[in-house]
Amino acid sequence: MFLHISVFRPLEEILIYRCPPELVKEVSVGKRVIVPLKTQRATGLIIKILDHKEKIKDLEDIKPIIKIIDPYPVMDESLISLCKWASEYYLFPLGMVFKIALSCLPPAKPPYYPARIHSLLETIRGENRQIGLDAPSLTEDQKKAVEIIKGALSRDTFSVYLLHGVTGSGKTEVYIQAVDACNRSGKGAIVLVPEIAITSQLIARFIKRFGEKVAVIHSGLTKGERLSEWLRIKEGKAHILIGVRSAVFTPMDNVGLIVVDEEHESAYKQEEGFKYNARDVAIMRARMINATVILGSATPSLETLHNVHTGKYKYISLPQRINKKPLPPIQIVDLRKRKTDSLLTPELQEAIKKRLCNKEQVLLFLNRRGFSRFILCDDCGYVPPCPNCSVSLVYHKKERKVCCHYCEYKADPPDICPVCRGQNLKALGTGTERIEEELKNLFPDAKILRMDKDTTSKRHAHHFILTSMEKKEAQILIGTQMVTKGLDLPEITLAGVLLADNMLYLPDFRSAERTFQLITQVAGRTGRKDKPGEVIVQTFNPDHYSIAHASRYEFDRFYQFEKAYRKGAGYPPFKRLIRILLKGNRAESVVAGSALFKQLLDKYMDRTKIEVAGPVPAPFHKLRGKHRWHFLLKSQSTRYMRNQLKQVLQAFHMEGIRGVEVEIDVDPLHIL
DNA sequence: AGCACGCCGACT
DNA sequence: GTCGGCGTGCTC
Repeated sequence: MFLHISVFRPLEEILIYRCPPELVKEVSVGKRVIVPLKTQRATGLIIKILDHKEKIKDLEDIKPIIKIIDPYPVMDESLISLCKWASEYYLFPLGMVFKIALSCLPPAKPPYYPARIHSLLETIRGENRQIGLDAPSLTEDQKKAVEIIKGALSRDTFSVYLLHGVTGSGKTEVYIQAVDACNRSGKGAIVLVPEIAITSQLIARFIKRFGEKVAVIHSGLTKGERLSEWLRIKEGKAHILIGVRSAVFTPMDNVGLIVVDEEHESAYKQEEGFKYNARDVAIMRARMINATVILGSATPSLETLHNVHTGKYKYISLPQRINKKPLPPIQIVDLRKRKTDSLLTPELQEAIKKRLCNKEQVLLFLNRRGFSRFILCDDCGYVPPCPNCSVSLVYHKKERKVCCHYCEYKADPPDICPVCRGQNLKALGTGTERIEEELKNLFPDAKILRMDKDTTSKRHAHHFILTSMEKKEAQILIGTQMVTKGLDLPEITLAGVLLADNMLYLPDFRSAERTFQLITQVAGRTGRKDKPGEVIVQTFNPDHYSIAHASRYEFDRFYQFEKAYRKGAGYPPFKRLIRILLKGNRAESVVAGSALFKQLLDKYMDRTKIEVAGPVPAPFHKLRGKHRWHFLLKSQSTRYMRNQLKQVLQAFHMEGIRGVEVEIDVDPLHIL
């Protein structure tokens, strides 16, 4: 007997192994095996059992497998197909896709593997269904949404719904009812969330309603915890899985519904190694098993809206907040008119003061951590750069270091300019640390908390900051990205975006969309309960369409504008993109490699169907010590582009270029 | 990925 | 001389 094994290594080929007679009775597709690989042992997955009649060349050279790890298949045919699709689509080795998909499992057979697997259906039916009695009454819009999704679930056909609901419109309750309906029909549900730490409130609500039936898998768990959650799913004790990105590959049988919360979130795209988008993989998984998908967002991505308009996805709207709470008014503060350097403008200070007097809370967002953006020599203009990356070092005052935000580099801040020996070094630009300091000076009686990568590195730090806000021990929360999402703090009545322009002029086609989403999301953090909220957005570009439309909640207008821009410039969703990055330690080899790659692109690609831009130095032309050049491919469809690119990659590999690594990003979220 | 092999610098 | 640095090549 011979087996097709996909080894968990970045190999292009599926390998063939022999199965020794004593293991034949244990063999089945979807079980993991240990195999000899060159001089080592490696783990792999059985993906096919070969017929005796099939010809196998060089029978003598085929090694036998060493052992079978799993007592039962850990992947069914549909999940194997999904991994195969993902490997093809993202041009990433199949074995590595399997490795990531099965990363929740222990590498070897644990002693406490369950002897028997219950059928999911059986356990759900047998269960006492007391949980979930405290379901809040739904608004008319929510009821309609739930009915539509229930209808889809009962049809057992593949369908995707965009649940477009303004912040605070009660999307979570719709998810809960949909998941409940799915469970009642004897099927499991997967709920994808962008980040566990930020989604703790959503998880808490699910657990409150479904109790033990909820399993949560994320990187914060120990290996044992992760395994036991996975086993609860496999044994049919848990029918609801909540998890981040990689949970989309969890081997759960009989999935009827996949929810993708905040579908527009960039966290769904893995940026290293296997660059997959969990939202898109979720949709493909559902398609393969005739399941229903709910994509939830207050600010859907252009891709998803486009799919609604072309009829691929169906649209459900929750246009109002629950209890008809108004969306908080957004006031634009024009920074061109400000008199001081500080980002705490008089308008903002006044608003903060008012909220503090009312014993309410304030949320401030600034997309840059550290104290100052860079250090500048006032005499000669020198700015200390990172030795490994093409960026300036950021000054961190508390730590008394200058730090690179892209690699691990840290150094003592210079006291004199290393170039001209001048003594007039200035810390320019503003980060969250400086704002925290300024706030403390301005409001000495208020308790101020900062939430960014620097203050949340310790375990449970997130939790401490949030409970401190919940208990109203603190009055002002200043933070980076992580304060913009999912926070549900009823006492926050003022939210401020300190500098909306920060991401607006990045050389990236999505910067306007991101700015719009960010303002809308930050605004959504206020006025969620009884007290009305207020939002201040500070900008140098008050007339920019993303800022102007966001400030008036004109989603459709922004969308029309952005659509026209994307169409005109040939960007997604109207054209598909693949980014190719070449990197290496030596600049010359990367440049030479890029030139060769360009030749091969010209040779193999049909340039009437595929536009090739590049090679050009990537926006960070040096990162972590590696020199980087890149290409951007554009086309109507990715299929054709991927097929031709495969040939180019093969040819490039044949040339035996040394010292150049190639990274492929299909559907890149950004081109930086 | 992970390991072996191989070819150059600075140590007993 | 040879220990070990990491660039390169291979995996049924």
